[in-house]
Amino acid sequence: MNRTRGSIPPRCCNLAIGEKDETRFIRMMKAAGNPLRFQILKFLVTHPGCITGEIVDHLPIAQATVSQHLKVLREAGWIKGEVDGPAVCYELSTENTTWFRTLVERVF
Amino acid sequence: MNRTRGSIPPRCCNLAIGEKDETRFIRMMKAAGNPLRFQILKFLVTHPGCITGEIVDHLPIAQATVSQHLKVLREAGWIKGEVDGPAVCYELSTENTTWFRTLVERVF
DNA sequence: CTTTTATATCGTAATATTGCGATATGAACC
DNA sequence: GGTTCATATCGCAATATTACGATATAAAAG
Repeated sequence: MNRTRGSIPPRCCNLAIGEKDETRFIRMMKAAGNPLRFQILKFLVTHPGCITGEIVDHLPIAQATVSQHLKVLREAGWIKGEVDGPAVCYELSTENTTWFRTLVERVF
Repeated sequence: MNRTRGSIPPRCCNLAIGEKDETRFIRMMKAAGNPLRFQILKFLVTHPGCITGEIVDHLPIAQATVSQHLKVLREAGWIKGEVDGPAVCYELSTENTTWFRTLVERVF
């Protein structure tokens, strides 16, 4: 091959992604890129509508830690929680997971 | 709604994902979930075959740091580097990005 | 064989994340 | 009102990540 340094190969394609979309995308990746948070996502895929306590029972970590991870997933847009009396029912955000899937397909 | 605690809703579906695949998937997510590493991925999408130095020139961080990030991306499977004399040409691993895309579609 | 060029690795400081117990909040029930 | 239940937040320790300069490695050129 032996290309000379300084001659960056020309763009093979255009990857139009806005700054906001990019930030949002990276945040979702980062949030999902943690083993325990991924367990939570998996659990919610198969058990939509579960409350925090049920997720806590399903995982080997303390309630406070689960709550923290749920917050990260919420803020990243992966999940949404609906208050139900003293409890909170969680489920994946269809809208955002779809958006994520679409962006993965567009970028890679 | 007011479901009683202890009655976890039944599985709505089966999410068959092996332990190895899951680990690999999480690792790719984590690797891509960093702003600078995502810049590198983006750069390689549009400029396949670039050498490390060209990536360094394109980013506001030191060579040592870029090298470290490239290692993370390599170990996660996102990219592969081909030695070309004293330099290394990097490009996305089509095989692994495809695998990643497929898994995103299967899980979410 | 020495020098140059390109990259990787080492050691380390600064920062961020993770996990926990303790505590606060807030709804439902008595 | 007070009590219970479910969750969130606070404060902090342990750990991990990030970034860098300095140095090592290794190929090519002289």
